Amino acid sequence: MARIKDISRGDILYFAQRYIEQSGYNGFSIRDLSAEVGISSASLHHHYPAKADLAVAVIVRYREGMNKCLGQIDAELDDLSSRVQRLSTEMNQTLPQGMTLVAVMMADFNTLPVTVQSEVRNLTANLLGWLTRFVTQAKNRDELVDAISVESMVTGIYAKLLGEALLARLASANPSSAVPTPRR
Amino acid sequence: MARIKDISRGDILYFAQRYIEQSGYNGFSIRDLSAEVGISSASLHHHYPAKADLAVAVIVRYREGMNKCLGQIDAELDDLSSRVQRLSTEMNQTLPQGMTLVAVMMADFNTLPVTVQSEVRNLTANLLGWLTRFVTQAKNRDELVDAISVESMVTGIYAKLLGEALLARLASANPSSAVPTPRR
DNA sequence: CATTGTCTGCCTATTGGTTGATAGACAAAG
DNA sequence: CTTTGTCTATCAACCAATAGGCAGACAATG
Repeated sequence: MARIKDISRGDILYFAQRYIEQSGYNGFSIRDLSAEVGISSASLHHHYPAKADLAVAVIVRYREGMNKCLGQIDAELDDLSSRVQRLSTEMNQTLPQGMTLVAVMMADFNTLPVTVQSEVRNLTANLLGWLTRFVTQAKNRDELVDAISVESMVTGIYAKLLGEALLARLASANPSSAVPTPRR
Repeated sequence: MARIKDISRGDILYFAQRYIEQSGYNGFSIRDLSAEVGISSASLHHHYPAKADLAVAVIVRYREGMNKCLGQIDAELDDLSSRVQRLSTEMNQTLPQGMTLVAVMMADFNTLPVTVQSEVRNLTANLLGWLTRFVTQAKNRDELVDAISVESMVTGIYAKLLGEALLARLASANPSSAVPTPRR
C-alpha cells in the first residue's frame, strides 16, 4: 500500500457501476469517473489498465452479487409465485440499481469491446439459466397452468424485468446530478 | 437543388436511425454516419446543424410511422387479444427494427440533449397512451379477467416489448458489419 | 531497498462543429 | 439563346475540446 488516500478497487467499481448505469459505456469518460472517485485518470489506469477492464470487473462483481442473491431465494423459497415476487423485489433492492446495468449494457452491446461483450453474455446466460431451472421445476409440479413453453415464459419474465428498468429512467425526471451522489 | 448527388434528408435519416439502433446515440460519430451516407461531415451538418437535430428528426419520423401503424390496427381490429398479437407482429415487421430505437434511446436517456430527451418522452407517452386506451376498452367489455390494474398491465406490455428488443441483440451474434448494410 | 499508489504532463486520435469557397440548378432579364 | 443573380448541396481544411492511454517522477509503506 501507499499514500494516505489508498482508494480501494471496490470504491472505483462502485462509482464505475453508477456511471455505466447512468450514462452507458460510451456515455462517460475515464476522466469523468476518476474525478468522481477523487483520483487522477492515471491512477485509475493503474488499477484498471483499460476502460474495458473496468467494465468487465463491474459486471463480474455484479454477477457474483446477483448469484448470492439468487442462491438465497433458492434456499429460502420453494414455490413459483413467491419466487417470482421475491425476485422482483430483491432485484430492485439488494442489487444496487436492479436490472439497469444489464439493460444498459445490452443496449450498448454492439459497441462494446469483445471482452465486455462476452461478460454481458455470461451474465445474461447466468440469469436465464436460473430462471429456466425454477420455471421448469414449477412446471413439473403443475404449478403452471398456461400452455406456453418454458422458454417463452423465461424470456418473457426476463424481458419484462429489463423493460421495467428502462421505463424507470423516464419516470424519474432526475433533473440534477449526472451521477446520483455517492454514499459515505 | 444542386449537384448530381443530392442526397435526400430521408436517406440521411435512414442511415442515422440504423446507426442509433446499432450503436446508441453516443456510439457513433457524425463522421461515421456521413461516410456511410456518402457525403462529408460538413454536408451533413448543412442538413442537420447539430447531432441532436438529427436524432430529433429520426424520432419524429419514427413516431409518425408508428402512429400510422397503430391507427391501422385500431381501424381493422376490435378485440384485445388480436390487437395485442397484431401489435407485436406489426411492431417487429412494419417498423424497421421494432422497438429497438426506443429501447436504445431510453438506455442513453440521461446523456441525451434535452431536445432529444423530450422527443423520447413524447414517443413513449404516445405509445403508452394508445395502449392505455385499448386496454381500458377491453376491460370495460370484461375481456380482461385478471385483477391487475390497467396501468400495470399497460406498463407490463410495454416493458416486455422493450426487453425483447434488448434480448434480440444478444441473440443475433451479429459478428460483422457495424451498420447492417443499406438498401437499394 | 522494493513495492505500490499516486501524481503531473504529455501523446495521438477522434469528437461535434465552423469556415469559406465551389459548382450546379433555375428563373428572370436582355 | 445568353447572360446574370440567387439558391442550395457539396467540399476540404480547420478548430477547440475531449477521448483513452502512457511515461516518468515522487512519496509512503513495508
